[in-house]
Amino acid sequence: MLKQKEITMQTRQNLIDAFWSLYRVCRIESITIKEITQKAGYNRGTFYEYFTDVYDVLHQIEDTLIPRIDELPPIQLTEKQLGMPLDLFLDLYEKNSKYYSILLGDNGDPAFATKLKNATKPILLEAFNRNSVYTDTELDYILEYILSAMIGIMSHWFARDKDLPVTRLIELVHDLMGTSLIQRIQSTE
Amino acid sequence: MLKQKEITMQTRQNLIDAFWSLYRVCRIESITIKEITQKAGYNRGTFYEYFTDVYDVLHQIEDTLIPRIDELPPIQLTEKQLGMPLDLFLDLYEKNSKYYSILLGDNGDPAFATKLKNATKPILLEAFNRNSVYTDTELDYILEYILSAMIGIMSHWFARDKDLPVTRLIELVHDLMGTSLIQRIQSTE
DNA sequence: TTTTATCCAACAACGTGTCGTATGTTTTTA
DNA sequence: TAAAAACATACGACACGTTGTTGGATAAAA
Repeated sequence: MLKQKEITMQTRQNLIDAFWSLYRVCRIESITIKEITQKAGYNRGTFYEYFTDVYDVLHQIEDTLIPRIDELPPIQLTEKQLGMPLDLFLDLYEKNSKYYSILLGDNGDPAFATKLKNATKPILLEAFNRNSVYTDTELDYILEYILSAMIGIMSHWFARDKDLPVTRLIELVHDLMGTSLIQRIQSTE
Repeated sequence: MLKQKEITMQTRQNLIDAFWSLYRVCRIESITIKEITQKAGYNRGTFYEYFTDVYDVLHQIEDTLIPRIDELPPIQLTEKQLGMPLDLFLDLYEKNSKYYSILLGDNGDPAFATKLKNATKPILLEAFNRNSVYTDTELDYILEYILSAMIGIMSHWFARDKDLPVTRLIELVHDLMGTSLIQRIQSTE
């Protein structure tokens, strides 16, 4: 039997769950280790066997939520399927909405949005034509713009309990991105 | 003489300055009141005459940084001058860059971005044609998209020490917003 | 002088991180 | 297969630092 491993995993998860049940309603700064361990039913000292401090729990959770490059679907930027970055985020968000909607919300962690952007930038760059009319620096700004917008509108959508059909949301983003930009990014000059 | 008032103001400002000198390099959770008052040269108890806790300092600072509606310039959305929201943010950012670049950065406060968006939304709505093809809800999503994007690209620009001429940044945003959207927002159906 | 307000020192309560130990599990040995 | 050794997990107790409050000292304003 590998009971030990299971217990360890279970304890860790219990602590994480207890933390999250607090984090989703409190600012992180007001969360004490005592609260977490009490909620999970452990001694306060046990916490330190698994995490260094409260922020360590958050960061460990975040790390599991950043998609690895190879996990993400390959992407093609065509005029027809240009809601692309949105599809990507819709999937990601839907899959982890429990965490994303908090982490990207008002009491969330601004660093998480940055991590997310940096993780998805390479994927999108792949879809861009290397010989576009933009320099690398400029492309980076363009990505920053698009990703910020995408995260912003998605967070808004979740925060408002999806008071818009997905199809309409996609149409809106389609309108917002415009076709001219895609053409410019693709253009081989 | 109103020496008293001056002293009060000065003490308050000293505490705020001391706080900020710490906040710009530390996460807020690691800032202690002891540090603040030591840096400012006061007793720890004095802090509580002015603020309730560390977060109160931050929020009081933030409140002075949110533009009042009447402070913002009136706005007109024309095809030629459509970098508009960017101009607005360029001004705001430039004027308070010392604070904005931190508050909107990785160690900043995500709630501040929301405050900022909500404060500027009415201004932009004013510029939109009421009879556009979009419903109120949809317009709100559009604004959320645009403002998130604008804040994102501006923060990026400042974080990277403006490694792009302003003129080029404006051109990029111009490309990104596209003219078709503006037309749709303006269209009287 | 009286009143008002700023600033300070001291206090109790609380949270933090660490260390030694007990308990239960896995592995080794007889 | 059973006892013993080695290991890991969870706990209680400790010293330390931070918090927020209260009562008093000092200086300005009335």
